Amino acid sequence: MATSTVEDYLKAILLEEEREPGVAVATGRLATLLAVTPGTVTAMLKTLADSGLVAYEPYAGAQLTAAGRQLGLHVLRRHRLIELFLVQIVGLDWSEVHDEAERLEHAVSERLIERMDEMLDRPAVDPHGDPIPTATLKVRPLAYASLADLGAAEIGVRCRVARIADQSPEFLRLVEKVGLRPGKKVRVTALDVAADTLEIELDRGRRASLGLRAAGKIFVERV
Amino acid sequence: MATSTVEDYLKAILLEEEREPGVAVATGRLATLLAVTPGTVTAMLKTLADSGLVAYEPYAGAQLTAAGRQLGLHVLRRHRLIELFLVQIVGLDWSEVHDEAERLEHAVSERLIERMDEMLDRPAVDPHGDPIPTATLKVRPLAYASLADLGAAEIGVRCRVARIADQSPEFLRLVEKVGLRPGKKVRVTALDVAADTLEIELDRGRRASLGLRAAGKIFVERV
DNA sequence: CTCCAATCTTTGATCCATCAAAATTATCGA
DNA sequence: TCGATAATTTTGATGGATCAAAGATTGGAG
Repeated sequence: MATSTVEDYLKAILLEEEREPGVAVATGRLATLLAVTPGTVTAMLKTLADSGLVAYEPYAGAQLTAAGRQLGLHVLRRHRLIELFLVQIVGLDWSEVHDEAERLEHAVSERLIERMDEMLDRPAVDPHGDPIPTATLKVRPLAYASLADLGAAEIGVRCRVARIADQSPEFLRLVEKVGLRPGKKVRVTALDVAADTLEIELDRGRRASLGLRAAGKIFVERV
Repeated sequence: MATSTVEDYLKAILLEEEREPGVAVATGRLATLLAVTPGTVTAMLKTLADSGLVAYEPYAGAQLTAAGRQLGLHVLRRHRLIELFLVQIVGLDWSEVHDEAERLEHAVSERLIERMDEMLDRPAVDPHGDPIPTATLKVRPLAYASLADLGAAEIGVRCRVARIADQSPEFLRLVEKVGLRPGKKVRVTALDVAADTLEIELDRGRRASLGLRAAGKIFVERV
């Protein structure tokens, strides 16, 4: 059995590889994500490499092996199912379930996860719109455009928020404040490249402005 | 924050003190319960004593301090609420939730526990009939007679199974086989002191015989 | 091409939880 | 009361995860 620390490393590498496919994940990046010192990461990457879970090249970073990816997907599946369970069944708010899932993902049995999956009717995405790997660890790819993409191409199109690709409390607080939680209707009304901002309009004519960087983390689908 | 190991020790001591009030819990007993060597327990009891959680007297065993008892009750509350949640809300079987709760009790937040408590309508007992400490860590005492007590005093009285005071898989399997899960109707029909057994009758005239030791772990209330 | 700054690895140490085996203490039976 | 036996504690060691700080490597900027 992998320790809960090993699971955390694998999940972090998996998520980074997803953000930038094909590129090895840097030691320092992992250190930041996992809130440990770089030396700790180096040590851990070596033991992960010895266990055949990552390919590790000194000074070049790490990439998951097939086995490591399997394990990482397993953890990710648990994490996202738990998040959805906490929102749908327990009634917690979508913005507060991340930390809870972060701990529970290491403690739930396969049996309980299967039961949650069943109760939730084999869901495809979690409360943030991130895809939930299936029981066989397949990931159904999502193809949403971000608000930033939309600003560049299709001003004025009516959309629905499908995915928030940043789980940090600060970002979620912003999203909440602006009113952009998943499911909400939204329209990009203007793009100001010089100012690096985007104007959006939501329900009931409510308007807001968003930096392009933030807009790039909000994914939508046409309605 | 107490580590999950510390929580396990405190819970084990609490349960032992409950079984035999006033008596210090022996090192070896804890070693058995926690599946570690006696030397490990000695070391841990010292650090618990240093943290002011137990009173530890070499060769005499340990007793919880007020602080240790508080912490232990906290863990016990989490454990039992989780067990009930898994049975009532998630639909797992009462005989399989113990191990799951054993892991989850160290991972759930106060917020989630409060929410479970609310969903379950501030329950008084878990699926085994054990009392759930309240949010302020008060324990409502239960006063049920065991089947063994009943055999000695009141042959033939109709009762309802209220509590199974042994969570080990083997015992739960026996209880399931005989049909004595909490809530079932039961009547003691005979006591054979020489043979150390008890005859019982359940639903639809079904009969079974039980050792006195086992009968002592089944608690009932009159109907 | 060289050297500096940033990044990464190494080294030596700590803490927690654990074990095996040796040493100590208690206790019970004769 | 005296050992023998059972229970407990001590000792020395290990594995996992971590840190701080020293040393090595790399990739530009000039």
